Amino acid sequence: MDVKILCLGVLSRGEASGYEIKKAFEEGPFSHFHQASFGSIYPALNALSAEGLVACRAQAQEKRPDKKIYSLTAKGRDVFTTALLAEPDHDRMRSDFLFILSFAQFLPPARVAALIDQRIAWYRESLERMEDCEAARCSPPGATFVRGMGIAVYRAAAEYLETNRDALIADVAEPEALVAE
Amino acid sequence: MDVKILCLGVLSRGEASGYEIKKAFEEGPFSHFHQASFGSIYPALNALSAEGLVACRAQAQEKRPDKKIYSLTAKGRDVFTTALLAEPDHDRMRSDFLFILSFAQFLPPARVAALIDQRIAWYRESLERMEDCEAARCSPPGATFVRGMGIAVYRAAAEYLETNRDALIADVAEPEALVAE
DNA sequence: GAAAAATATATCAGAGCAATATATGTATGG
DNA sequence: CCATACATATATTGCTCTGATATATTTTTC
Repeated sequence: MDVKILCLGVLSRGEASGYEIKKAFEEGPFSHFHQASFGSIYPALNALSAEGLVACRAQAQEKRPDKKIYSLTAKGRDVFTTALLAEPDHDRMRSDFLFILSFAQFLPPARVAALIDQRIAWYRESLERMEDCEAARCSPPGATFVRGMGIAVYRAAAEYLETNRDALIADVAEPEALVAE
Repeated sequence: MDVKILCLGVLSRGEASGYEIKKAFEEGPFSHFHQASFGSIYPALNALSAEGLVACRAQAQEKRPDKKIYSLTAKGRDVFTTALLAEPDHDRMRSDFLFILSFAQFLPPARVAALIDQRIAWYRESLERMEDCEAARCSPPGATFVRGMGIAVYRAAAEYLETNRDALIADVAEPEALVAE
């Protein structure tokens, strides 16, 4: 599932510029399970345009660079729905936070506390954003389902951190307690 | 946090070959939040060797290619603990499964069911592997904490899928029900 | 007894990210 | 009241990393 297919997916929800596609992955409905950078989106849109999978209409803007608004063609919609039937690649998670935390014994306890507190705050902010999302009301069933799963998982993560925070900090502060016994 | 630091992290838990480092990310203690391929691990180990951060000892093996066993040097341990103090990059999740499922309205209901069932099975298998992990008993506090978080999150994900599976399939099968009302 | 999977290292093409460049508008704050 | 930061908008480039492939042998599975 490359960036071209991801772009087709965003465009299947309505026309958008490259900048807006980026935002869909940064703050929008895909933010908690996918992302794409400008360095991959703009080339992808050019390629899709050349292949006739998207149409491009330039919107002249006063006092701003021209906006290139892309929309799916019939052929593009076809390619997208076919791509959806393929076997999904395995999920990939990359968390420097968890990697660092798994070596908590090498960190000052105060640092461990700060890391966890920052992360709890981040989860709580994300949850707020995801929960009172206006657009969610009229979303298709799949999007609603996936959003609900994001909320369930983030909530479990935040609760775990809140519940086990103090025990980890205590363990790190007194590393001998267990061994000495 | 590049692959070189990841390798130092694995080696801080004990000496290992490139092949064994790969396994640590595939099935081992890091599998649920990080990964690295051979194409990045082997060059990283060469670079670390050249920089004097790891030592390499070749173990001749009967009937197998020679195993190159790497271990941390004092300098390597130093670089690693310093790297741990840096601000972690934001987490990155990449799930084709959720992306595809967010467009469930374009899929046959049977396909949606199959996707979800496969995923539930995968979560349950992973949970089993993570829960009865022998090595976990004598792991450092950070590793135990992170493992517990993985279990909590996977469990929440599996439960969400089990709870909401049928409702999604019903919604996809009867797409007009809501609009017609 | 054949096929598949595991052990083990290594390389390379291509994909994609982070940083940077360019140009301008709006908000923040001292 | 001006400077700094942030938002809109597209584009490119260097560098990192993945996925596929190559090579060679053993062990397991069917």
